[in-house]
Amino acid sequence: MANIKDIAAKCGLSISTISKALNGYTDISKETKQRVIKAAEECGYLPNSMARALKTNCTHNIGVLFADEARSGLKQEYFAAVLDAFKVEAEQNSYDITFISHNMNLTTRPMSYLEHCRYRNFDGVCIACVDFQNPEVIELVNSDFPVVTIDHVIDNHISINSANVANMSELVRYIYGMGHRKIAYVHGKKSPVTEQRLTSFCRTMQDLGTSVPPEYLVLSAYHETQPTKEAVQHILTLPDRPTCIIMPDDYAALGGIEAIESNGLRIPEDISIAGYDGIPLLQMLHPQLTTIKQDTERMGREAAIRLIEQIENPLTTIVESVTVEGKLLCGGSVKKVQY
Amino acid sequence: MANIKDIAAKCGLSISTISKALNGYTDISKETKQRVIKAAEECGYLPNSMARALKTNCTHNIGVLFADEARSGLKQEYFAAVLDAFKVEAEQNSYDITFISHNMNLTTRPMSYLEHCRYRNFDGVCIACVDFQNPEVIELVNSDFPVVTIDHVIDNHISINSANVANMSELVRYIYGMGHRKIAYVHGKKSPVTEQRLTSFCRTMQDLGTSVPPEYLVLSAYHETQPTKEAVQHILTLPDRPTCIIMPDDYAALGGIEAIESNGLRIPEDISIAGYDGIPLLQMLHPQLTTIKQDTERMGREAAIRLIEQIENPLTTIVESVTVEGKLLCGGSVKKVQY
DNA sequence: TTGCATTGCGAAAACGGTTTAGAGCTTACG
DNA sequence: CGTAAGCTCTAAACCGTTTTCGCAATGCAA
Repeated sequence: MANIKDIAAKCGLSISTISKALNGYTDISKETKQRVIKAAEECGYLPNSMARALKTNCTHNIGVLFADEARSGLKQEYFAAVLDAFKVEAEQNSYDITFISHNMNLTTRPMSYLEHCRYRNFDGVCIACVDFQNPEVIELVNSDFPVVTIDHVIDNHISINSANVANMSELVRYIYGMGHRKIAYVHGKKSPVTEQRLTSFCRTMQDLGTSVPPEYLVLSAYHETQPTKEAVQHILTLPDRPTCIIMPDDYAALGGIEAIESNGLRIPEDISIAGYDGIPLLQMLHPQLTTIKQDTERMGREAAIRLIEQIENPLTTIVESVTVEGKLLCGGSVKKVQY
Repeated sequence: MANIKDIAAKCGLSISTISKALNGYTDISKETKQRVIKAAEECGYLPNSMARALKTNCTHNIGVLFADEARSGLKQEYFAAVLDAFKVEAEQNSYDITFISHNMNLTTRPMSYLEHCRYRNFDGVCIACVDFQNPEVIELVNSDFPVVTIDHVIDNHISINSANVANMSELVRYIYGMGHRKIAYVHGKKSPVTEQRLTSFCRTMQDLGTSVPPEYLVLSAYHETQPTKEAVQHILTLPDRPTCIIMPDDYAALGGIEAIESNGLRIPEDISIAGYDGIPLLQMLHPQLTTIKQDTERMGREAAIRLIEQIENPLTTIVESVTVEGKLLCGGSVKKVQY
């Protein structure tokens, strides 16, 4: 409860001296500095971040937008893990993290994302797991807040991206290497991430000299078991059934597994499958899911490091999109076959 | 960028009038008020939350402590889901959410949890997923911040609790009803939650007239597959093997499943199991895990509602511990047996 | 006309810090 | 001895609000 004025009184010094002593100014003698610090400790003094921010225009607070319309940001293991790593790194650099929201009613009308950020005076903003078509998101990205985006490249902005092209290519080549030639891909809805993976899938297959019939590419949705189940169900009825199916992601794969099992087929004896994400739970199953483990820890950390770098050195920061490689996990869900 | 002074200039009014017009004071004429609001919109004016908080001593910001020493707060589905619901409700009431951390270095020395809260001037605090023995946590709880705790009852504090006693009792009675008499319980480390479940387990078994041999109660840890695997492994070697094992939680159950399968046993034909939490992923498995689905949505929401109530009406708020009932999910992992 | 509410607005003091400019005192040095 | 430089420290402006109190003008009753 004590403030800087109390300490000034206690020490018989001016408030400016206290402030300087506490903030490492060099024009304060060692003795005075020690005396002030001691007095501050005794009073349990803590600076008031509001007053500080008001004057310095810097809050040491980062806004994070980790929620789409479906509000499921935190509920997706992948994003929760990224956020967790981001948080750890930010805290290590003494930055706080506050969720960005909209429709807050603290003024005459509800706020947009950008308005919320301006209201709270965030030093910087991290955006993930969001519909980047959303006008409010676009507005925020184009503002002059330091921004880092995750899994979405925007010109002149720092972004941290999972290496979708390389990862998918590695996965496909592995499956190919296991002898598979008829590989289907149940992919997510249209988005940059999807496009990258899809393109990489087709491109790699082509490079391997294998053609992919159009009916092997089926639309589903990320993190959705039901559509994936239906997609796989459809694939299983094809006259020329594939020997391996790549699912949109690990979680969605559960829907695919269900479809396969309900057809009385076994994995991997009758059909092989692969996922994408590498979430721990799926690695506990039998057979273990062959998948790409995304390096969420590094993505979150890198995002925080780059954002803070940009906040603290806006001029010298290199604006680039960073690609974080995943790791192929070879489970038992892809069987070696003769082609 | 515009501030209240700019608007004052633009309208030819004083800053006090602007402030009042924007904040619904009644001593401003309708016309003036409209004029001010219009001017504010034109300037894209937003109040500065720092200045506001500095003056009013209220930040509309809630601190959440959702991380234990292992930093896994967000990575546990249960807590992530609770936090998500908390966040949604808080936002609806125009409160922001900031993570509480410690060791922040914004002053002469790293801060404790409490100091961090004081530094940021949170209006209130929500604590979950944390070691309540931790001195820093105790210090925070005993401060005069409005506090709501999750899954931990503290005298004279509002807490939101999963109905461990009732839920465990229901689970045990269901299993008993399926004919099981030899039921083992692999439980988490010592904590109030564990004690409640353990006590309820024993009590219910006793009420059902069944004795539980001490070797049927085995220590493991929440959310840990390896210790659970070992615990189950141990149980399987018992001369008088149980017919059903209750796991610490759904996730840990995967460890148990592994132990069972690696012994060549089938679930539920050879042995039945049950979990606790009801996380979606486990419900996708075959057989579906019999478990208690915790009402995370309601827990988070209730926590936010109660905390905000306490913040805004500190005097009239009823301080009580709220119990949120879970729901029994009868999967196929518990088989009907003859006793 | 006077007296008294009522209405609409403004002046100014906070809130708790940071930071710039400079004051006052020593010391160094030619 | 005069002046410059160095060392500590202070005064005061400022950050952008909220809120109390005061004041003038108006309306109305007496």
